Amino acid sequence: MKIFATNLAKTASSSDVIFDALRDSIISGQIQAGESMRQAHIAELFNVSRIPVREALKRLEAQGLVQSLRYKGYVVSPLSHAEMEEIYEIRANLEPIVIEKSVANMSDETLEEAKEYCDSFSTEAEASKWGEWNRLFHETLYRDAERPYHLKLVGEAIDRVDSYLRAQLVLTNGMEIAIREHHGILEACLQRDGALAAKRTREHILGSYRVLIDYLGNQSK
Amino acid sequence: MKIFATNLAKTASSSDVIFDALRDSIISGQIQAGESMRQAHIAELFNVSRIPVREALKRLEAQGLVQSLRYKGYVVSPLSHAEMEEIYEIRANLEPIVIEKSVANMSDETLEEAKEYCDSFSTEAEASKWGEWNRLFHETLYRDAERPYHLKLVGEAIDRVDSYLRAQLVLTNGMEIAIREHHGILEACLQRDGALAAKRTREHILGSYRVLIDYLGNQSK
DNA sequence: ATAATTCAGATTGTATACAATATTCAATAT
DNA sequence: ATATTGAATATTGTATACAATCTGAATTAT
Repeated sequence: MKIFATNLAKTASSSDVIFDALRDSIISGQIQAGESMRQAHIAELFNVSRIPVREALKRLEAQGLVQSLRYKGYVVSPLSHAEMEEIYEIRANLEPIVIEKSVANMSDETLEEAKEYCDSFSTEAEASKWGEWNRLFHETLYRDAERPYHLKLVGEAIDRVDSYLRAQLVLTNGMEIAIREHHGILEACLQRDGALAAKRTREHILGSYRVLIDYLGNQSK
Repeated sequence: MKIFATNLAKTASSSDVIFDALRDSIISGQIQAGESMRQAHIAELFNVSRIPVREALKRLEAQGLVQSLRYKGYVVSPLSHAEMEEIYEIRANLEPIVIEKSVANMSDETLEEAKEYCDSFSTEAEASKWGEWNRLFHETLYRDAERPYHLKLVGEAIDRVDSYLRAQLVLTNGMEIAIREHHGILEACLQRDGALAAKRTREHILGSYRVLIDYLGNQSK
């Protein structure tokens, strides 16, 4: 018997809720790398048994955000400099392709929404929210690309780095540069110049990586 | 309390065994897209309860190989032409980077092993094994790159396409071309010419995509 | 004092059980 | 004949229970 997926909509199960909540806690930096999480402890927090907790953790593990240490609980995966470099390299190679494709189909609504996030990022006072605005800005610009697989990969890669970045509030550095670059990317999109948007996106990603490396270098002194 | 991951080795649980077995069945084409799999049915096959089965399925779902249709079982995710195109685009962009880095560190043992897989691919009579040799050949050449994150992404992308390709035995087409290109890539590696290996890898991937599209085009006539 | 040993408690992986909900198919109405 | 309803069945998601095994600290031996 053959069945093809049609109605993906489904009421969220506990397992899904826990997955989302844990993921948010990790990428927002509330749970830090190396912190040990017991299944029973998480189950208590959500007032459920360990069964849905385990399923959520398996999914987080498949995504690489978390790893299991048998009899020692789950931990948020530590992020090595090497892995961070890989992730920025991947982003620098994939995101320009996505934005170029997106610009070709970009609606006016998308542009407006992106502008709002860009402004929010520029004017937001509370540092803890910068990561969110930053992400919304970029995600919005990629929306019209019709490249779901690219976006899944890039999204998970960003999750991975965000889990570390936000915990450390690294974003504080290079804010002025990031704001300027965001405006540059947005401007290219408004002019419907996909190639330029792609070029600036690539430079933006490589630039943020350099800022990050610089910060980590100073940090260790 | 902080705990950092050290001993990742652990005895495989039922859940792990089931995950591996299902993944193999899917990427080898034994379970085809759209085929419905009941939790209880899988549990019977492995002589276990549904609990470890569910965990394995959640992991496969996170990887995109499978999707849940509530009350209708899990199905192997159908692969659209659009998604296939995305995957080949990603591979064409990432794998050249990996092989170039790999060639820079490539050991003689790696080269020898790759040559064996290359020969096996060329001389194998049984079509069902070509996919396996092909994959081992490429994976071996990427081994010395020290790019685990790249390899994880590329590996999962290949899983996704293999699940479809092998089921259809599409590999039959363009074999002579693939063999010639494999030799070309291997030769570039033997000459320690990373840039050339990268270029040929990219062409090889784009070429296989063209063969595939061509095949699918003829198929639908 | 230090090293080895032991044992209680903690933690995990999975089987079983059960309520909630969807599906299916026969019976009925149109 | 086709559409609608309803009850029996099937399927899922999760709670509970339990055996296996690890950890950690007290205890013993050196």
